[in-house]
Amino acid sequence: MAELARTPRQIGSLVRRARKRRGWSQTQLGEKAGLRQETISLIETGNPATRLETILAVLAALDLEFRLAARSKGQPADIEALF
Amino acid sequence: MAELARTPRQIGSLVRRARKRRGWSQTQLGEKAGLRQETISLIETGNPATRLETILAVLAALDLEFRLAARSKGQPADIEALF
DNA sequence: TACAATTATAGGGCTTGACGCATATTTTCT
DNA sequence: AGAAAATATGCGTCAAGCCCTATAATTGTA
Repeated sequence: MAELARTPRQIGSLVRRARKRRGWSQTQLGEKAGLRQETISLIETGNPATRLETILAVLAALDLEFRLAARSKGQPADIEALF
Repeated sequence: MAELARTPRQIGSLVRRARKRRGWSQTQLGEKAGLRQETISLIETGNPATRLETILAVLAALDLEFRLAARSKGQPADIEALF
């Protein structure tokens, strides 16, 4: 129900999966998040220097959110449900 | 067990709580994360333009991690355990 | 209250994000 | 294959991060 997001690349690929699952193009997601298609592209490819506010805007547009938790060695949580 | 982190300010205050719970100064956290004390200060006060890689480094130093999940209207999860 | 530690600010410097605009490349579909 | 859509790149511009060095302001404590 929650997916591990430790690196920019992990976050990027999760964003891409979530976007595709919704059937949106990068341009469409960009419009919803107030960003350009190029910016979405960079995020999805794992740009490590993306601004915090920028990814938060993308997550909001996807109706997703970050949760802060202790690092777990256990199961990475399920993927199916959301992406 | 997981704390909601939707805005830079929420993230900043959670970082601060986690750091203090560990009894570390900003300088100490900075050393562990490979960052300067000033940078930690900015993050904790909610700087929205912090780089993604930077907050991820801070979380790792605190042995925390982000998890990506669907936005929940429900309970914000418990605070006690980690911070 | 005075001292020590911690945290917040400031300026110069290099790097880079995101914008705007254009285009190349890749993928998708008929 | 060919056309259309989607995605990745490139360039100039402005704003800002984080570094480094200092220093002010705040907090905690003897």
